Amino acid sequence: MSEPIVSLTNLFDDLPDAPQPIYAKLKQAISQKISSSEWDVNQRVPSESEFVKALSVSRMTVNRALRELTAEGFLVRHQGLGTFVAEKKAHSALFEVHNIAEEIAARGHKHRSELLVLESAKATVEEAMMLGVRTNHGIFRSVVLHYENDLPIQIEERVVNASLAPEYEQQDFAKQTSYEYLMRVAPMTEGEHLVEAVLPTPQECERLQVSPTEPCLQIQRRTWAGNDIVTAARLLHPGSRFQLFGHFGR
Amino acid sequence: MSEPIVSLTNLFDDLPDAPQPIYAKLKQAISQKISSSEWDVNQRVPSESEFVKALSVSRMTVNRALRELTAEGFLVRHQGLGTFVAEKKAHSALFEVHNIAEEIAARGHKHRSELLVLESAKATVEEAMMLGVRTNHGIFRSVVLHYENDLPIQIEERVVNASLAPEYEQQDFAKQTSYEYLMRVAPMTEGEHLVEAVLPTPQECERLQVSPTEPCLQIQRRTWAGNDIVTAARLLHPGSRFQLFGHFGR
DNA sequence: ACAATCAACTCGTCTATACAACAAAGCTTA
DNA sequence: TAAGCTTTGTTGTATAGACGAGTTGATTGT
Repeated sequence: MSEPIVSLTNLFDDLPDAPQPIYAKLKQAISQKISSSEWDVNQRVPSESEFVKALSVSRMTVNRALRELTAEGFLVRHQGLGTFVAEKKAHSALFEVHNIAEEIAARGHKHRSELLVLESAKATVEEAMMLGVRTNHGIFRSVVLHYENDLPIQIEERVVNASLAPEYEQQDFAKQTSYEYLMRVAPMTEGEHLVEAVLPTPQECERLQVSPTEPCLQIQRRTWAGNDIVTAARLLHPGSRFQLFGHFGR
Repeated sequence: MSEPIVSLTNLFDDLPDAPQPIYAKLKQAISQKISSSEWDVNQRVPSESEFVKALSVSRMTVNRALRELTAEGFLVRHQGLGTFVAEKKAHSALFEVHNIAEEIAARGHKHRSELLVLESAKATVEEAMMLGVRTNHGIFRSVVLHYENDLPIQIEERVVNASLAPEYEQQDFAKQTSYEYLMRVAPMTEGEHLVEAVLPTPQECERLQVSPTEPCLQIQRRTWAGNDIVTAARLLHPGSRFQLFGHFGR
């Protein structure tokens, strides 16, 4: 039996100590090992019984963590053989752009942004829905308006689950740097997209300087930590000024 | 306590009797009830303990079935309240789907399509632009309207460069089979996307049965052969009925 | 009438145990 | 040697029980 070349000591270290179930912590710890390439693709990971012995938890708990990570594509399991780090999923280049500033710069255009809102607040009904928390749950909210050549090109709304980033509470919201801090503690490097066409609200019309009938491209993103949504973002682009580009196939 | 208006007798009937685990059979039976609309959206489904009593299985087995169906988007669960049939907005896995019929079928909905146009013609200015040829260049043009549960969900316009598929000229355009032939000679398996939000033309409003201010998601696709564009397609979805779904990162 | 409390019911998690199915390696035997 | 058997370790499934947490509605007390 080929030994998985891993150490299970301190597996739960440097994890946010927000109270969360054991299986979720285990999932997070494992997916972190995989994302950071500490565990290589196709490498065998510890068996269920090894996790059980090392962590003193029930096998069913370990089983649930590994089973869910398998369903999410991080692992591959073979009965009788073991559990292995999965090959990376193919993904479209379509949404690789996380930074509209770079994108605009790449087009040789001028980029400018305004921080419209940055605050600690209670979740509205919509925000609670997006984050999967209760209404009035603590959140951090930011709204940024991006310009391309002095024309508004994107409204970026961001909501961060406060209980998953508690240390952020200490920040001084008046400072520009605290926005940069928010970006750092809650990066959106991996998650889900939802793309649709919508009409802007009156406030958004004003901010984007478009008419109420301007069709807009709305991109919603969510990043997860275990079962919790850490950050939910909503990007709104005027249809007449923005296109998404990408490849398919291969 | 609002009673779930369902019967649990014969729940496992008319299921393929291929040997499969209990939780899988339960999943299949439930998703069948949902797909067939026998259980309505937002309706409460039986609680775990009700399944336990009715089926004489362990609660953890029921729990697994319901939990996985929740992860797959069929159900929504609320602690203390119950389990409910989830609303499902139309969404497709980020551009991997080339066949909206399959996508709709996968959602358990009814798919139907109308072939509105199928002809050999000269390229209009717009079509020439999309294909990168001169105006009046020979093309094959098709327009198909797709329905999901009798609601228009997509207009699919396709333009094929005739000089790259000359043998197609021989086809009888009156026949339905010639559309299938067009799909086969000019498959769109690899290429580029352009996604944007637009307003529909009056003709498109009529075809999609939407108002002129309905924002629509427009997806343009092009497939290449060497330096030539073989096929250009334009897919138009009403914003209120369609979302694109996908992952990013990893 | 109103408020607080309680009871019943829901799902969420975790444990401990058991057996089955599968795979690899070692052992036994012809 | 080669085929078959056994052992060990893996994941897959199923069970019974326990406690926690959230919601609702009834009961109780003021």
